[in-house]
Amino acid sequence: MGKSDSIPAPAVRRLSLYLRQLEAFQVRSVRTVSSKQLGEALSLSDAQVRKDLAYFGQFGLPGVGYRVPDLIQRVRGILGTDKMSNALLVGVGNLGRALIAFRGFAKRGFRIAAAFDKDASKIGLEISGPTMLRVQPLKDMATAAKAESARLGVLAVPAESAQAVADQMIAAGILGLLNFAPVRLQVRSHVAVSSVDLAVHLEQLSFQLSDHANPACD
Amino acid sequence: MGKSDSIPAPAVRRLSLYLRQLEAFQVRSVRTVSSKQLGEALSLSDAQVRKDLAYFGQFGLPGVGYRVPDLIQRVRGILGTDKMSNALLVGVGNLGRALIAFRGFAKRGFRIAAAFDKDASKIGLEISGPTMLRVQPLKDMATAAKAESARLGVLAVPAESAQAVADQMIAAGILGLLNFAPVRLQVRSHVAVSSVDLAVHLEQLSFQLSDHANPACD
DNA sequence: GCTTGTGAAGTAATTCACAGCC
DNA sequence: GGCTGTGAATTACTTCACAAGC
Repeated sequence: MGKSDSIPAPAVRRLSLYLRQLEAFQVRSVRTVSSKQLGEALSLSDAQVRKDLAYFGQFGLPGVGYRVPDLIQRVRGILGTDKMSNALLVGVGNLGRALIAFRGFAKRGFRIAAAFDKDASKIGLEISGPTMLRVQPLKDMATAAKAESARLGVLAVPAESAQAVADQMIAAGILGLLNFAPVRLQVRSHVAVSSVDLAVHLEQLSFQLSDHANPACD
Repeated sequence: MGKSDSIPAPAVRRLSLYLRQLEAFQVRSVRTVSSKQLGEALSLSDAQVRKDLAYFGQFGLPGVGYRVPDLIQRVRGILGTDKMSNALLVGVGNLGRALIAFRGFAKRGFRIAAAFDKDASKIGLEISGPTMLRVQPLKDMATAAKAESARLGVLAVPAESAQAVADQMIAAGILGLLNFAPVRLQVRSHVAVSSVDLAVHLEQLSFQLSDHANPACD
């Protein structure tokens, strides 16, 4: 059971997709699923699915496949989403409010536990979502992080202040940052960062639509 | 000039990052940059930067580096963002409204040209952003796509309706989809899809915080 | 019969290292 | 001196193919 031999990042990314697909199978009362079925639903090869899952342990039954409820539980355990995780959110603009209101986090094991903003005029504002939040000043982050045992942070602030706010969140004890600002955050190696850059996504699409890609398909 | 020999996807992804960093250099009035400088700002190796750029052409001057304004223009041309692209948006919930209000698209060459919703009670609503938009019914998409020459679509609808709405957008002539719903969209091969799944990002962070990753760092 | 888990083979991406140029 | 562009070497990832198990 000592196999922490650095799992490929793409395999970890796909693990989330497997979990989602498994949950979809469970809703349809599917009891067991083969790597082939799981792969087809996600446009991946069966071998890919098996190899990915094997990085994390032996979950399948030869001749049968994977038991859906069991595998869901195992994958949640691996991702650390079997227990609810609390996150702090900074930046109560349009995006921040949309994230607070987003219902999808709860069923995946995440909860926005507190909201912060730099702008004094926003302090005290109440934002409704799965739970009602009152906007707090940045200086209260450390206290809130401790009170809520929050290890995750969501950065929904403009690019200019992103690095400074990230530093403050890390100082408050945050260990993983979901960053929506279009900058590369500089953080010490024990802090994890995942960035969502909307403009980059659109640029990728724009490129694929241009002639340079697509020399010849199907 | 015949080198459309299928460029690696990671190289295309990074091209967007280079562009952003180049723009940051330009703001600081930097005239030329080396692959080393560009790489350091993005935590990439100099060789990576050179090889990526070389997939698209020869932009650099040996002994000097890359001329910032020139390279910006070239990269925008490659990404197809030198001209403004119009996009249709479907789903005027919290996220959809946040996207409409988002100022960051315009300076990267994108514009949300029209907004749609399935919900009859939202039709006619005015949403303010860079430009004011009036929410339209889905059936008007084809007309709007033609009127605005929109090739891109933004899907900010619940998972349940994502596939159906995607089909309608494609029927309306949309060729590239930015999808925020947590489902894998099934589309014909001439349509490009880029998905943003917020829960997946948080799960990645959660995993990195758990013991399984991080067996030993610096 | 069918399916997993896995070493081996094959493919893709990154890094190295250096010739050629400023 | 410094820097690019690029083949060669390396590393990472994916697919193949099959022994072992149900």
